[in-house]
Amino acid sequence: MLQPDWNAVRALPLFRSMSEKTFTTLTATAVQQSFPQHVELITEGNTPDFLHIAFQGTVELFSVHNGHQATVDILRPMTPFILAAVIRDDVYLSLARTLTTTQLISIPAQSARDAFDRDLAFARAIADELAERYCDTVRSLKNEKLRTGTKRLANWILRADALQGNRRIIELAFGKRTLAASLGMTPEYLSRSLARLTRYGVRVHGRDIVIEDFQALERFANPNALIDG
Amino acid sequence: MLQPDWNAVRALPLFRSMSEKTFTTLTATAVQQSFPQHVELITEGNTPDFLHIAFQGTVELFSVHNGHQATVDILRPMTPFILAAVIRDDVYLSLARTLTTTQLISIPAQSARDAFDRDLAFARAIADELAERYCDTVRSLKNEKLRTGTKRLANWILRADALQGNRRIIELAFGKRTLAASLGMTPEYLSRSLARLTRYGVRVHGRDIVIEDFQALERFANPNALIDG
DNA sequence: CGGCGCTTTGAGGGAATTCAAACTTAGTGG
DNA sequence: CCACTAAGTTTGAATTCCCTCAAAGCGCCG
Repeated sequence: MLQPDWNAVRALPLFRSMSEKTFTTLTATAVQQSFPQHVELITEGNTPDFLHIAFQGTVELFSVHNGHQATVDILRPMTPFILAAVIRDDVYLSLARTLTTTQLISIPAQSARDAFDRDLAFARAIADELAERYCDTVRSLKNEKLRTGTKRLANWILRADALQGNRRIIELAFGKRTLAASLGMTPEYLSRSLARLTRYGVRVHGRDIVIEDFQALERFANPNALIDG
Repeated sequence: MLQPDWNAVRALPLFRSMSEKTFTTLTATAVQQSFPQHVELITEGNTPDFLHIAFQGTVELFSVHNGHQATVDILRPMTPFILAAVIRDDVYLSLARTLTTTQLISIPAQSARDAFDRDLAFARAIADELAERYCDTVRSLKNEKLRTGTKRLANWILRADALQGNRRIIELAFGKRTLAASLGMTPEYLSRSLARLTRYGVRVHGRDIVIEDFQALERFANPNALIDG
């Protein structure tokens, strides 16, 4: 069983600058749990009992309405989530589910709020984190409103490549079905969009996406620092 | 010349709970300015010098990419804006422009950050405000992804009616052009969407929108507490 | 009255979805 | 190791959603 790596947690932006005392108090009541793939972690419309941090695995935030689904965010490891609901002590706006096996650290919501009120450094870290999540969501909104599906895909590929070290080969960490949802399109349309990007040197082999002509793809994608970060 | 109503500012959620001392310090350096219609207040990509609060008038946050525009938010009076950029001391992600004549209170960004670090009550208020803006943006994202344009319009009408006191008559505070942008559609499509809502008892007379059959409209709109707040 | 901007209407097209069917992949049990 | 199944992915055809461009109608102000 993997133990939570408290040193790694301590190094997170959210926990880095707080006092040792606050950190000890905060983590004393924290619990750690492991979840398999495709498990629902939290449900829409509930009030949060815990602040969660996935320190291993990938978590998807999504929402359901009228028989349709929309991905709100996909969280890489070490991102705290539902922070806003914890701070406001208000209902979640999304469901969260694991995309992979996931190790979660959960801090009682009340502990987090108490720590906020006692430790200014923590308060600032929370505000920073919230501001960042806000900015990310504004970016998503702009991405959604200002680009077509195929352009969103092209920019996603560029970003994924950069995150994986500019090797011009991207290995998908999850299925195309999930990728499609996170790009706001149907799996069928993702397939067609990928086919269309062939024109700009994008090849697909199973779970690998290869960029054969970076320049052409970038010209088509037309990335924007104020959308793609 | 209208003087800023410091009592009203003091009553805002953001300023309500801070100490008298912090409030005095914060507002000592604040400036007040008046702007006419359709003026650009801030530009994308710059770093904020001030935290702005519109205490009279309406401000639109929007963004431009590739010859297209997208409205990010329309702010009612007394909403502080660009708070996230001020806290992070990072670039704006959007442009802001006045939709009407607007009175602005502007607090130097560094003052705001200093106050944050000295006054825990203010820090908490900032975090609350940020969490709320984050939630609002998530709602927008869901609204955009999960509904068609005509459904967004139907829900917008229901909400506008509730805000104006359930009188079943809505008076537009701005032109249809702006409404279309804020709903993420072209003016032409808004016009067609309004025509389509005739089927559910919606009549348009110039700048007035009349709901003749609330039930039918609500049935079509299918509002959702986790999207529409 | 004339002009200007905003809104509506019309025609056509591109973007994205649905539904259905073929195909591929991965996992399971023999 | 192979066959079988179930799931994920691709392809095709039809449809809906929404946009563009162009022209006409409306409202407001000089």
